[in-house]
Amino acid sequence: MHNIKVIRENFEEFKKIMKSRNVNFDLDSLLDLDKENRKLIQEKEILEMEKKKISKLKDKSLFSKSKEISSNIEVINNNQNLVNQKLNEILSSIPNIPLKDVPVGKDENFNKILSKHGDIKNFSFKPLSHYEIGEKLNMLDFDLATKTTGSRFVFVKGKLAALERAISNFMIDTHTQLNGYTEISPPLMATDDTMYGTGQLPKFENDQFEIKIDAKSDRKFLIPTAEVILTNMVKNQIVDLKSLPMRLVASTPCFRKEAGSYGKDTKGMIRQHQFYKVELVSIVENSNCKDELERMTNCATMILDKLKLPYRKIILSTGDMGFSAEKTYDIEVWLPSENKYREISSCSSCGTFQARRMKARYKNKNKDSNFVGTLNGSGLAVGRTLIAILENYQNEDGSIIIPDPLKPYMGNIDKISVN
RNA sequence: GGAGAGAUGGCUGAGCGGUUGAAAGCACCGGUCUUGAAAACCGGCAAAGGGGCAACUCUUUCCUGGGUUCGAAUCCCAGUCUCUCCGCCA
Repeated sequence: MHNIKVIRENFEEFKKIMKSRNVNFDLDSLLDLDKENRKLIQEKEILEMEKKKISKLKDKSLFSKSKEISSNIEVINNNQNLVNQKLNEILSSIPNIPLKDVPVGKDENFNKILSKHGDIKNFSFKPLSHYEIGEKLNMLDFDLATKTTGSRFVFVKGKLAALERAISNFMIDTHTQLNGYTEISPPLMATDDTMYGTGQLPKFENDQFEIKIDAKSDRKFLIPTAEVILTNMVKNQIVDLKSLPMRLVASTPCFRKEAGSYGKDTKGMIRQHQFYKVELVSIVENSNCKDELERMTNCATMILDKLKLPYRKIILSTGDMGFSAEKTYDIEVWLPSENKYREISSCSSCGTFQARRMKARYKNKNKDSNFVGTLNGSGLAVGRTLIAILENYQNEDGSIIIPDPLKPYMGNIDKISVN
């Protein structure tokens, strides 16, 4: 959510920036609505002041006048609410303002590769895709998932299921023991205002799974990422300065409709309706966002370094960043079967954008209240890490070597083979 | 599922139709005292929004949304959430 005051003062620049973020609707109405809104507020306040005076005087002869004022207030108030609602509707669907060092461009072609890490292995045979390997092992079963549930789901079985669990545990342990994060096991559903807080609503409702406990109850949503529920832990709150920075990690299933990606990554488990992800969230003083983003990204890449998976780090352009982000690094892991890098983590600073929506504040040393800064990043996507291990650690005979850091989590076995 | 109780500032908690943005305590901040600290004492301490260059000033807010009233934290209605007891159950 934007601060209308700031927009008002730098309107032309704001419009230019939003163009770079592919906002193509007319923003001029924003200024008119803002003007109208403030005018109505002023009118209303004058009447309210009068009314207040009368009721304090307790003079019976003025009571009828006060009644009249009340009805006038009501009219103006209804008007003001309408205008305000319209204003908020527009404001809440405008994406965050990118930081200055974010490359400007309309889509992913303008993203910049920052660095490459790890050694890409030369295979003496043609490396198989993760789903070929998994099906050969009899440990990934897409047909079975189609039978019971539908497309974009998978059964992971046997040693591969254990490997998936091992990956998740290894990541969480690393982040809690080495990187200072606190482990959380959160609810997997969220209310609509929680979803609004991090920016999933109202604009991206059709990508969310909606749940109702009963016909009468309010709707809830399956979380598309733990970011939603972890970040909203500070919603509607004035956070104690001493508790900042808050660093949280959770491993949760994530649920996404993937509307609009029909025909994309239909094979395998790259893009599923349900997947596990280890998520990192930081709540910080807003001036520390930039540093925290670097720190968080390093925590994510640390996992890939330990697993010896080749990856590259890129910075997303203005047009490719998510709605709430002001700056985003994507980490992409090497997939031999596709002969290219694929996203495995996305780390974003949201500045105060989400905090404004959530009304999450803290008081600085001078007791001024400020919105907190929020950041989130995958540390890492578990399903995609499983894919990366299958593909990068495959042998010609169809077996998979277990990366060293995961062995303790796998009963110290060295590899997974076809039975 | 059945029967009750409640929701007030960062926290605990009073108030139950007007002078209450809200007592008191804790926490926090500043000061006095002290070699330093603690204690004690004195003072300060809600958020959001509007107007103003500013000093400042106005409005709103006591779970949410309606209603009664000249006037609501206080009365009425609906909803949400929390707690206690009984039943059921992982």
